[in-house]
Amino acid sequence: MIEAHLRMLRTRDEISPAEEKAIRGAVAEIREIGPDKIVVPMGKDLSTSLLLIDGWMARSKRLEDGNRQISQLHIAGDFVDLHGFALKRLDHDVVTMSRCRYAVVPHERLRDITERFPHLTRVYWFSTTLDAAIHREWAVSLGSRPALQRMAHLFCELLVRCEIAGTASDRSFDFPLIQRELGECLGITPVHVNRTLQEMRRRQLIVLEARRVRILDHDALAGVAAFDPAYLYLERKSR
Amino acid sequence: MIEAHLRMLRTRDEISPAEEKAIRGAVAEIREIGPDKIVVPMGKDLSTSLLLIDGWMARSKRLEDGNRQISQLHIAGDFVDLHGFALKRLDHDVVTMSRCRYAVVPHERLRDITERFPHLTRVYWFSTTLDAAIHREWAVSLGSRPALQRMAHLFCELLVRCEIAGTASDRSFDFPLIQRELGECLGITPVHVNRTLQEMRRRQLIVLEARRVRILDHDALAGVAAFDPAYLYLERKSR
DNA sequence: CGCGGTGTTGAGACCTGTCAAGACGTGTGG
DNA sequence: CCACACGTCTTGACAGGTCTCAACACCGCG
Repeated sequence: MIEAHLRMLRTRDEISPAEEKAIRGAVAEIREIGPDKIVVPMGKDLSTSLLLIDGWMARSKRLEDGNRQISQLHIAGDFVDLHGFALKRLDHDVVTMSRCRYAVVPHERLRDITERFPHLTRVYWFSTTLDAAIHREWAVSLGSRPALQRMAHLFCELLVRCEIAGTASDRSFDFPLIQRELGECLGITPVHVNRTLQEMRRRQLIVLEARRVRILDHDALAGVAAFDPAYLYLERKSR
Repeated sequence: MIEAHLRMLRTRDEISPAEEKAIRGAVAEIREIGPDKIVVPMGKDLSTSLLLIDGWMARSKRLEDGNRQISQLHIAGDFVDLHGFALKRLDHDVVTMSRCRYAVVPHERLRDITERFPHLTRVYWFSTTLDAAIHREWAVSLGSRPALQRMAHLFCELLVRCEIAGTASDRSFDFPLIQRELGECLGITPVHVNRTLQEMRRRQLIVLEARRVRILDHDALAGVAAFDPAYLYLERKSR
């Protein structure tokens, strides 16, 4: 159930059996929800955090003109609004990009963890700072990289994360976003997403079809992206 | 010395006298450094975190082509690399934008706080998630707002933060960045920064001169920026 | 007094956006 | 089973915001 989550954490630190048990015990409930729903609306008072088990979610901000900017994509194993535990409300929506299954973790149980498991607390603190590191890299993309490189960089990141979660196979993973939504991540219009995807295919870098990404030439893709996974903190270290 | 820091925290939560004492006791040393220095280089193993007392710093990422993207600006009162306590190394440089004074806080003392002051620990956890919230808003700017609005939004944010820190007076604050560096925050070239600043002045929104920002028409500026300070979490709440 | 960094201006190029139309696919209702 | 509607994808022409390059002004400082 939360195997992907444990794998994500154990990539960065050791999680003891007692800690694993505490995590499993923190889950109050499993829920399912369809695509294009708001799971956590911006501004709402929070008393739970959600652990994504299956499917894709996103953090999105709605703008005055009706456009959205997606500031983070979430895959299986991500604690999509763990920062809500500290913030008490969110500055963005959490929305589904596909049908999803997720675990509900009440904040009391998280608070309990912070009182009884100081190391696990630091691991979860780390996890929210890892989110911030990904935000920074996205800011670099949005501010300084042209569309093709931006997209290449995103797919490099997602491949690494999907491999950790165990949802990638053979440099390929499900990707339920439509082109408009991909554009909302990259800060470009749907029309330009389409052209950029064609350029990707023309260069034999990736193919996106049937809601699935296939990476054709990973070295070339990483080259175009100038991808350095350092910001994903893939090393196992005592936090 | 760390009054700005306490003010920043107390805007968001109550800090007891005992906690204040713990914070003050965590400071090992005060240091001073000139402008344009790397205070914390990317990738370095960390054993301290730095509390900015005076001056401006930034989180910056250097790109292949020699350009930089600044992902966050720091003012007096900011714990510039508190996330380094969880991450153990940074995915970006912390650089000075002016002469700075800062306090050095060893990680052992932070760890000590996490063991003896659970509430203060949550306050500091909150503080790193607030950083992330600011990152998200910058991502929105970089991805979805045109240059003028982007710049207006940045100055709205900085005014709020400087007022909290106590370094703003009468809608005006010191701003040591040169135009190139401002462009590195906004993801635009120095030439375009210059033109955007002229447009700002033409519209009587702000004036930037002698390394100081004066906001001429705050309502109009906030209007252009579509500025909503919700993402700065200005409400005092038990974290 | 000269030099380097910063700020300013203009002309032209380029990347991305806008608008509009049509193709395609899928689900629905008649 | 067909007709239709709707969302998504694709394509083309054109517009516009921002970049690049280059030159010059300005200024503090050695």
